[in-house]
Amino acid sequence: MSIATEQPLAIGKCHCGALRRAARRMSQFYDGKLAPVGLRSTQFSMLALLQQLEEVSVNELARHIGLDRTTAGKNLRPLERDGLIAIGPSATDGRSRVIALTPEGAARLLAAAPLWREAQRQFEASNGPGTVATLRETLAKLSIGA
Amino acid sequence: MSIATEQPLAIGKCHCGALRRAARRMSQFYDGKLAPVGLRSTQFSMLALLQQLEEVSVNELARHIGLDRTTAGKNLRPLERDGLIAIGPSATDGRSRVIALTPEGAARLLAAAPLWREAQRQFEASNGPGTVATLRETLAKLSIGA
DNA sequence: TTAAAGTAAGAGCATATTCTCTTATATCGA
DNA sequence: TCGATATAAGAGAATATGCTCTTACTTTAA
Repeated sequence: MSIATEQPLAIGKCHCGALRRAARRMSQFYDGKLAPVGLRSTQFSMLALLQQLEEVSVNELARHIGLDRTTAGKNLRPLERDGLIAIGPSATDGRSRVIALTPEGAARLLAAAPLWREAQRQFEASNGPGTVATLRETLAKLSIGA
Repeated sequence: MSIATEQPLAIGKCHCGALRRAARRMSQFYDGKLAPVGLRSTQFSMLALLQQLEEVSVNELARHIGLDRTTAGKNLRPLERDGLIAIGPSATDGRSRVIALTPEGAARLLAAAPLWREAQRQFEASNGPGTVATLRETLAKLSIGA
């Protein structure tokens, strides 16, 4: 009668696990490519975003990058410590703090750009345009915890 | 003449960033579902794997789950502290340590199973079988840093 | 204008992730 | 058997991630 046996937990079918696994491998690949300039993929993302947005608050940055607000704040710390970004008060809102790329940050980003492009190129070459396009489209349209 | 301007860094096109972002959202969704039983998605994965493999070394577990060896070792710590797994010496190899589910761990896993199934079900319902199948197939065949 | 509601962000806590260096044990060839 | 090589795993350091709680300011409604 034991219902307790249940169906075996097909953990290999876990969509979360599959996505996390892929993200880990991808991070290792990109981190390896960026290592010569001393940036992690997360840091590169933030610097690149700052280049585009010029000046943003922590909350805005977090939203753009799909990151928790507090995580974004913490991730900025090493970049500020290393002088790649500057964090100052907002002129219009006393609660907000404004993040901007420093010249050193812009230079670092410039140095990192070809390494990132090479990672992109290599990933695309390894998987073909079709697979890459499918990946991006599928990820983009995912509805998670609607 | 300034080549220095370069092409703008289309950070939105970063495959690594896209995958990480999706993985973060997915983790938050699954973690939320599992929260009532006090497990994170990573912990659930490891317990479920231990249920299937019965007894494994840290290295084996890491390989199975696609995780760095040292990460796996550290992730096991909270589970051992909470009595969900037992770590003992290997009978055949003095270097190796053997990980196994405790009765408490098995019970916790049993409690978590329906929550995980609900997360899977909801994700599948939100995205449709086609998209989910495409996602899994695409992730499975990805060649990263060949 | 003042009290209430809303928003920006830091602090503290805990887990997750990977790197390098180190130690202990196995194994294999000379 | 012993020395070289290989393997299992912990220690330490650093970043990444997200929670709750708290503080500081803003905005809004009475």
